[in-house]
Amino acid sequence: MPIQEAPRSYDTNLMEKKIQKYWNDNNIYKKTSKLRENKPKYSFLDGPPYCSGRIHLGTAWNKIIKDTFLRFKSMTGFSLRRQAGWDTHGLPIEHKVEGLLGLKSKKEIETKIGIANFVEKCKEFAIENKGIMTEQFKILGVWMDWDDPYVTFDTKYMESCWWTLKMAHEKDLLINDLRVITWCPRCETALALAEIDYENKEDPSIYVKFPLKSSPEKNEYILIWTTTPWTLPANMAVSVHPDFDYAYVKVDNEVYIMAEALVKSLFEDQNLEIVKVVKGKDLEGLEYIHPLLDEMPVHKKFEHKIIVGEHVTLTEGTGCVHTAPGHGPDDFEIGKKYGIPIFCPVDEAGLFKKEAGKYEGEFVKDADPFIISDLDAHGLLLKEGIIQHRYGFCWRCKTPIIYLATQQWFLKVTEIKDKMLSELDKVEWIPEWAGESRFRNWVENARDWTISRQRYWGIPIPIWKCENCEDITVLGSIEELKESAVKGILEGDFIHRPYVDEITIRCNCGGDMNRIPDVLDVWIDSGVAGWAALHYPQENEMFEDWFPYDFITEGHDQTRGWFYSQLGCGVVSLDQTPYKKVLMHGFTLDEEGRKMSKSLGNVVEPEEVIDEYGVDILRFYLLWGNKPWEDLKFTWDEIKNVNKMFNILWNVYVFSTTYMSIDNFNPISYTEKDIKLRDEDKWIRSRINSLAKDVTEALESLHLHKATRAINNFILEDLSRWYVRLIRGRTWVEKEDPDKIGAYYTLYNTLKLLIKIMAPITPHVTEEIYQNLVRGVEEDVPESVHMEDWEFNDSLIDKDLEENMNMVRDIIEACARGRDIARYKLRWPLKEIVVVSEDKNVLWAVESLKAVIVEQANTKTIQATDRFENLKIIAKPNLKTLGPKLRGDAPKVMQKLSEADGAQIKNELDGEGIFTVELDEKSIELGIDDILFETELPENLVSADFKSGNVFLDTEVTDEILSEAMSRELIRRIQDMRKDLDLDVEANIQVFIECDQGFKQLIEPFYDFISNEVRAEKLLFEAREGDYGKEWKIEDENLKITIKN
RNA sequence: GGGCCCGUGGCUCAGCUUGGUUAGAGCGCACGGCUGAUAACCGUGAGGCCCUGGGUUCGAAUCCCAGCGGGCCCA
Repeated sequence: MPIQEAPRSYDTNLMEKKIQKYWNDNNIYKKTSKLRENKPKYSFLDGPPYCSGRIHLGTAWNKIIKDTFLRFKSMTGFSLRRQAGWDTHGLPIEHKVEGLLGLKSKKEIETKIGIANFVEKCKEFAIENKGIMTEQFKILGVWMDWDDPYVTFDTKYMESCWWTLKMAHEKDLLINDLRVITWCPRCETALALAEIDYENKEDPSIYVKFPLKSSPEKNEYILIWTTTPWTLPANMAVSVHPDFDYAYVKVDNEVYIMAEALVKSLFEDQNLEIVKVVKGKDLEGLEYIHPLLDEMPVHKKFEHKIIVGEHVTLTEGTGCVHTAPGHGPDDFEIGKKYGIPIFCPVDEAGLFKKEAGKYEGEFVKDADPFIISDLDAHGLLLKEGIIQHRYGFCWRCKTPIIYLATQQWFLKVTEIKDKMLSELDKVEWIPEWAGESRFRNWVENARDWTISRQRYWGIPIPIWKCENCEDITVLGSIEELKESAVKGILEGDFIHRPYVDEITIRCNCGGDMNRIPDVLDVWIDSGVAGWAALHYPQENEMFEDWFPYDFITEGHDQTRGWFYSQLGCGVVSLDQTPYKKVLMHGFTLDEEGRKMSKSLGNVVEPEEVIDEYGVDILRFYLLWGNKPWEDLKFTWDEIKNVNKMFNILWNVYVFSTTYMSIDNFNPISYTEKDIKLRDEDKWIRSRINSLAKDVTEALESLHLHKATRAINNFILEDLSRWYVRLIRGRTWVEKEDPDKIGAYYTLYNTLKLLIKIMAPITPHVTEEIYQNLVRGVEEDVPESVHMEDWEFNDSLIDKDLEENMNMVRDIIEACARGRDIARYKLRWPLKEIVVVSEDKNVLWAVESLKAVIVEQANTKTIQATDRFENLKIIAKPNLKTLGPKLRGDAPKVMQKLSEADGAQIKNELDGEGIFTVELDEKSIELGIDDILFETELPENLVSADFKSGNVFLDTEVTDEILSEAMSRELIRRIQDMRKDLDLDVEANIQVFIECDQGFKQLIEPFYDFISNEVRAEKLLFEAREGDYGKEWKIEDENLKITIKN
């Protein structure tokens, strides 16, 4: 089927659906992969999105970056693995399912519905969301293996994860330890650092007096500051810095010990006396009385002392730090050092235990006011206020986290940190600072990783512990489990809770081993994706082929997330980083640069954009708005801008197909030898190849914005505004004309290359154009643009020609400015233009592209020169010198000078230094200083500047010019009427003109020209009734035109 | 308190790696033009302490230091 005329305007949604249907019906994705299966491998790993609901703009951006880059790699000749991944386990889904089932607490999961049902629901929920989100990604035109993704709840996947745990154990990196960790009291589980969000929060800010035991008058106190009154019941010591100065501050009748540096900020202008100053280390060992001794008798058992620690700072508070080893990591460390009991009177739900005495059963945060009022009652509350500060919240349920001393499993990251850092050096980061600064900093500060969670929907930790000897076994595969199981069912989804909990294995000592009840932190789930997706080590083949990965890309939040968990798990399992190159991309923000969030109501859904503008425009915009690694402010105005560009591209396509289809153009019937290419054809050919080269470099280096911006510039500036404008006249020729074919041929090849290099970015519209334009005429081409090879021809790039054309465009624009000044219409030919420049390159450019200027500037002739001779020189007397000299003769000399030829005067002065003015009675000699010269453009001349010179336009209207101008005016009006009638481009007409004799004579010489331009079979100077007629005024001429088709 | 990023017309962004004419686009605004790809398009104009202050240099939007503001991550 030959090239068809494209529809005038296109419905993006309809077209995109049609294209996706074409891909599906014809298995284009599979064929594309198959086509390149024997090419070198380029391996990619999809960061698994979490299946919690719907995708948002950021997720869309993420997948679009991946899709664009992978389509590009595919076209450049690589075999790819594009498996999609899904992250399915963990608290976010548990939390949503709790909501769906109306469960209020963790306890209700076990008592009301049971673990089995709960886990089943979580799985269903994950599967359902996976389906919804898959469809959304498909709409974006993202090509991945949607039918065969890796899913973190798959048995084989989990098995690989177990293996990683086993490796950790073999390397002695797994430990069970009592530590203070971040804890969500609502979810009743440990949280990793990556699971904490920080937000502003209001808390009490209190200064508390701890009475010193030794103080005989009971009026000496150590002063502490805290924002968590609920941790005071667990207070076991006060820390001071050994080297800081501490003051005994006397206020009224009491003495407070605190850091001297902070006295002023606390007491401000209050009357006080510094009794003495000592070093912190001098305070060590001082005993004090716990302030809540009455409420918590348990404290009578403990000693409370001042201890010293380097972690104390002077940024806020009193420099005396309330230390509760059960509620703070630093406190815990120092407590262990001093052998202080790790006292933690709070249970897993955040409720005070029995030891907390009066506060038993109270939720920690709710106890704050009681504790404060009790302190006040004892006279131990010095000051009370409210503070705004950043505080950690559970990433899912937004409950403020607490620190709690519990027994947990840890991965000893601190022991493999050095290896992680050295592996990190092998990774290529885009941008460089993402890895070399940001990520490195995160890894350097890494602590041991709390990997156990006291939850249900997750990968069960494969640790079995002996009831007798407390020995542990870590199982690395299902095979091992089956071999060693002595009790329990090994069918169905037995690898999940609660079934796996029933399985007992035999210990070497003969005892029964039971699984520990915890599940894994979900960050481990995705951290092992590198090999778990390939089912390594159970299967080896894919692993050999694809591991490690050439490329991954995710948002900058993954610094602490997936980039980290993969590196950690990789070093644990395989002693290496699983990825070689990382693009860290940004977040999508709203127009004001704020995070999109439901509470702010500023969320833009991908669907909103797609419904209005289509997928390709969204894709192009997301890769165009800014550098990929910066946050993207989503702006509708910019989307409109992109839309405009595509509209223009489409217009160029419509223009091309309109004429090509009329003439039944087929590029394969010609070779370059048959065709006459003009300079502008060679120019656009050079430009499109230059563009292809630039886009190649930009995509290869993942500077995606450079690719889109270069494309944008090409389409608007080079293709639409310039090339199409230059070839318009040629396409209007009716006969078989080598010059016209040259334009078609060039346009065809330009568009063909353009859609190829745009295909990875906007896969739909390029496919649409390809199917009509390219497949319409070339039989041996692949059935999809995405199966085309990526190529361009460096030898067709002619930088000199490009540069010359740039200069010529400058000159033509200057001509337009000049016409503007002279109010001389573009339709009227100029008698002559003169380009003046001292730059030889400009003169050469004019010379070599003369034809382009003559046509575009609409001039009869053109000259290029380094000096413009045609200026009128005017000589004026310099009255400053002549006035005193000539007195009464001055007006006469003025008169003479104004009548004389300025150029001649200048010649004489330049030659002889003197010019003589002959008056009636005498002659007067004038010197160089006596005459001032000005230049003036002769009548009919206007000038305009361009970058490296001037143009002079001669606007004199000769008879010939007027004749042509009038003809063009007439043509323009007839064309206008053709359009009124909505005639086909190729339709022939008859034209009848009523005008006076003078006008008729003017346009008669252009009779054929006019007929040709308006496709008139007949052009008659007579009246006509009954057809479409319209009266016009051209300059001072009134006439009537009638058209019959 | 620490790490990283960002700061350029009203808005969105180039330029900064490698210092060098008068700092560029697009959108928006005002005016003019064009008319067979025209619900388009083109031109002209107004609009910039290139965040601030120091330093290096003959010369700084660009390099260095300090600060301010915003974002992200951490403590």
